[in-house]
Amino acid sequence: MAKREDGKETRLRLLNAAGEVFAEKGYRAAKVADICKRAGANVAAVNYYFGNKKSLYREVWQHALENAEVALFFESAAGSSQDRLRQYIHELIKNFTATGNVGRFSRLYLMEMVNPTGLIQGAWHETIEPRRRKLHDILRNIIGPGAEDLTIRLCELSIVNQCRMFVTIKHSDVEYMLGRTIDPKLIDRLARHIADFSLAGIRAVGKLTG
Amino acid sequence: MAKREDGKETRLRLLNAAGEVFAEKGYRAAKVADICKRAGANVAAVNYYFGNKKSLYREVWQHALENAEVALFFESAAGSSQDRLRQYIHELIKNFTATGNVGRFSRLYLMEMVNPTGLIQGAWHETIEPRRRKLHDILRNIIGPGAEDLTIRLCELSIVNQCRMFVTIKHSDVEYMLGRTIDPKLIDRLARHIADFSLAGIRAVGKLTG
Amino acid sequence: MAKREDGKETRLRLLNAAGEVFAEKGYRAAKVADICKRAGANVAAVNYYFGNKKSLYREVWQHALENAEVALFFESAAGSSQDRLRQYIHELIKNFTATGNVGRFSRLYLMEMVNPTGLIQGAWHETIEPRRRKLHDILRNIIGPGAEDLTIRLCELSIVNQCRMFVTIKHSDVEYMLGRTIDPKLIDRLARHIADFSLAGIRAVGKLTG
Amino acid sequence: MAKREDGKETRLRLLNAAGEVFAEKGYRAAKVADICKRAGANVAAVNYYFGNKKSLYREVWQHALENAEVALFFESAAGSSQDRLRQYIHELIKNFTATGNVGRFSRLYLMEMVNPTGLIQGAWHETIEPRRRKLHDILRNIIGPGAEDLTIRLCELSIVNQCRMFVTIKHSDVEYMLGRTIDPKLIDRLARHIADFSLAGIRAVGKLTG
DNA sequence: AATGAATGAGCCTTCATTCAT
DNA sequence: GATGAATGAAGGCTCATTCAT
Repeated sequence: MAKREDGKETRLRLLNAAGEVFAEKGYRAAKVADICKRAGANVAAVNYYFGNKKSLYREVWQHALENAEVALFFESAAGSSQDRLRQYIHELIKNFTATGNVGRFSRLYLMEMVNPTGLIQGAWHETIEPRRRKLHDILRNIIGPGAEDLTIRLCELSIVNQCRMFVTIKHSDVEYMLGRTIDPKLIDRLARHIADFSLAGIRAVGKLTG
Repeated sequence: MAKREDGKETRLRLLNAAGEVFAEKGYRAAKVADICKRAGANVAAVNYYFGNKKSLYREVWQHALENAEVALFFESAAGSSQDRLRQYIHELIKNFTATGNVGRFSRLYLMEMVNPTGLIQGAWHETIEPRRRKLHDILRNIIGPGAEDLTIRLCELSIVNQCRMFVTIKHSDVEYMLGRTIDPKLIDRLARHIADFSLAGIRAVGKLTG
Repeated sequence: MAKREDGKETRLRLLNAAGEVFAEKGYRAAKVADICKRAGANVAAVNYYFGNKKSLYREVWQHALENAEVALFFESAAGSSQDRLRQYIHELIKNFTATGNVGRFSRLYLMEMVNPTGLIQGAWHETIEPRRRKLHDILRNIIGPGAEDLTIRLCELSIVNQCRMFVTIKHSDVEYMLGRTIDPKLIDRLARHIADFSLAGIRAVGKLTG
Repeated sequence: MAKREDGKETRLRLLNAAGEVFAEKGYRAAKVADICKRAGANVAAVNYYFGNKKSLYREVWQHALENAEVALFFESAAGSSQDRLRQYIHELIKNFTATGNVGRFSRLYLMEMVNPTGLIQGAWHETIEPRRRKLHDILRNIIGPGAEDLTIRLCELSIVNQCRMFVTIKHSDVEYMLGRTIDPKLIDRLARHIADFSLAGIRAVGKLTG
C-alpha cells in the first residue's frame, strides 16, 4: 500500500483490471474510470501508462496471449489419435472455463468476434492458427489421408463450436438447457460427451467422403 | 415525406430500424440518433413513440418474437425422426443465415447472450423453450426412451452450438477455418455435415447411456 | 429570451461569440465552454450546431470573410493613383481598427499568422489575393511600367506592414511608442502619415529600379 | 548522461529548451513535458528548478534580456545619421531573422504582443525603451530639431513595423506576396528596400511638419 | 401529433503539478 | 539533489433525453 510503488506494479494492476472489465463489458462499454478504480489508481493512470484506451486494449490482448498461450497446448501429446483428440477437447474446455487470464481471454476473444474493434489485427490470427493446425493434424490422423480437406475443416468447426458453448456459459442458455448449474463434475461429463459425440461424427463423415 | 402519415407507420419504421441497428451494434453501441435517421424520423421520435431507448429495445424483442416467421418455426415437420432432425438443423441454420427479421433476430439473440442487458427477462425464455422442446422430442425419438434425460440435453447443446457458428459467420474465424468465403452452396454443405456428424454422434452417446 | 427560438439565432450568437473569443485568445486557448457561455447557450450547443471546435473555427472564418469582404474594397475607386493609394490605406486601417466583424477578423487573421492552426487553408489565400492585387495595380500605376515586379511587391509589404500595426494596437507597444492613447483623430493622423511616408518611399525606390 | 552534473547545467538546458518551445508555441501551447524532454530532463525538473511554468516563463525572459547579444544591440553605430539608420534597420532585421537566442527572443516578443500573458510586466518596457530611444535619436538627427515629437514617433512605428514582417516570415503572407522563398540574398534586398523606402519617407514627413 | 432546438450527464484525454523516495 | 510515479482539474466531445411549439 505504499503510495509510490514500483510503477510496474500499478501498470500490472491496470492491465489485469482492464482485462476483467474489457472481458465483462466489451471494448466500447468498458469505462476507463472503472478500470482505474478497480486497479486502485487515478483516472489519468491509463493515459500515463498506456497513452489511451485503444493502446491499453491492445496491451491487454498482448498480455493475455503471452500468459494464456503457455497453458494452451500440451506439447507432449501422446497416445492414439483418439486419445489426443480427447486431450485437445479437454484443453479447449479448460481454456474456456478457466478463471484468471485464460478464461478471461476466451471471453475477450468472443467479444472481439461479436463486436470487432479492429484494434488487434495481428494478434488475432496468431491466436487461431496454431490451435487450428493442431486440431487439423489430429483429425487427419483419425479420418485418414484419403479425406477431402474441407471435410476435416468442417469437423474442426463442429468441435470448436461445441466447446465454445462454455464461453457463453454465464448468462446463457446452457444452464437452462441442461436444467442444472455448472460444476466441475458436469464439465467433465460435457467434455466426455463432446469427445464421444465428435469421434462418432468424425468417423461418420470421414467414411462418407473418404 | 408526407407530414401526416398514419403515425403507426413511423412507429413501425422505427421498430424495424431499431431492430437492424441493435442487431448490428448491440444495445449500448446503438445510437438513438442513428435509429431515427435510418427510420427517416426525428431525433425525438424514439422518445415520443417509446418513451426511451430501453423501452424501444424491449418492444423490438417483443416485435421480433411476435413475428410469424420466427414463431411458426418448423411447424410442418414430418417424416422419420432422422428427417425431422435434418429439417430442424436446416431451419435453425436458415434462421441464423436469413436476412430480414429472422437473421436479425438471431444476432439480437447472440448479442444479448454475450452482453446481457437485463432488459428482456421474460421474452428470453419464451424464445428458447419451444425450440428446445421440439429438438428434445426429436432426439428422444432417435435415441429411444431408455436414455438419460441429461444425455439428450447434451445432444441438444451439441447441435445448437454447431449451428450457432452461423450467427458469428461474419468477422469470425469460420471463413478463416474453412479457407473460403461463405455462399449458399457451402451453407448447404455445412447443414448436411452437421446433420451427418450429429446423427452419428447422437447414436454413439445414445448407445453408451441407453 | 424565448427558451426555444429560431435556432438560426442561437447559431448566430454562437458564431459571434466564437469570433470574439477566438480573436481574443487564439484557437487553442479559446474554450468551447466560454464561447457557449458568452452566447448564452449550453456546452453541447457547439457540437449541435457545428459538430466540433474545428468546424466552428472554420465557420467563423467563413462568416467573417463573407461579412468583412463587403466593406473591404471600394470598387468605385477613382481619382489619381495617389488618391487611390490614400483611400486604400484608409480602408486597410479602418478594416484593422473597426469593431465588430471586420476588426475581429483582422485579429483572427493575425492570430492565424502567428499561430497557424492549419484549419483554414482555402479561405486564407482567398483573403489575401484580392487585397494584394488591388494594391499591386495602384502601385504599378504610381511607379510606372518600367519597374521590376519585385520592387512593387516590396512596396506592398512596406505598406501592408505599416498598416498592420493597428492589429496589435491593444497590448502592444504602439501606444507606448506614441506616448498617447489611440483615438479616432490619431488614427486619421496615422493614416495620413503612412500615406505620405509611403508615397515618398515608393517614388524613391521606384526611381532606383525603374 | 551523468547522474550528477552541476545542477546549474540542467537548469540552463531547461532555460534554453523553454526559450525555444515558448518561442515556437507561445506560453499556453507550450507543454512543460516537451520542454523537459528537449532539455533531457525529468518531467518534474521544471517545478524543481523554477517552481512552476509561470516562473519559468519569467526567467526565460529575464535570461533573454540579460543576454549580451540582445542587450548590446547596435552599440557601435557610427557614421552619418543615414548610415546609422541603415545599420539600425540591418540590426533589427538580423535580430528578427537570427537563429539562436536573438531570433528566438524576437518571436517570444511577438508572441507576447499578440497573446499577452501578463506575466512579464517589467521586462517588457526594459526591452522596448532602449531600442526606441536609439531609433528616436537617429531620426531626430535626420529630420532636424524643428520637427514635432509625434512626427518622429510615427516614423519610428513605420520603420519598426516594416522590419517586424520578418518575425512572421514563416507561415505568413510575406513569401506569398513576394512570390519567392526567403534566402539571405533576399533579406539583404529587403533591408536595403526598407532603408531606402524609409529614408525617403522620413524626409517627406519631416518637411511637412518640420 | 410531431419536431427542431437545446441540454446535462458522463466519457476520454491532456497537462501542470505534487509526492515519496 | 533529482526523479519516476501518480494525481486533480479541466477541456472537448457524445448522446439520450427534454422542452416549447
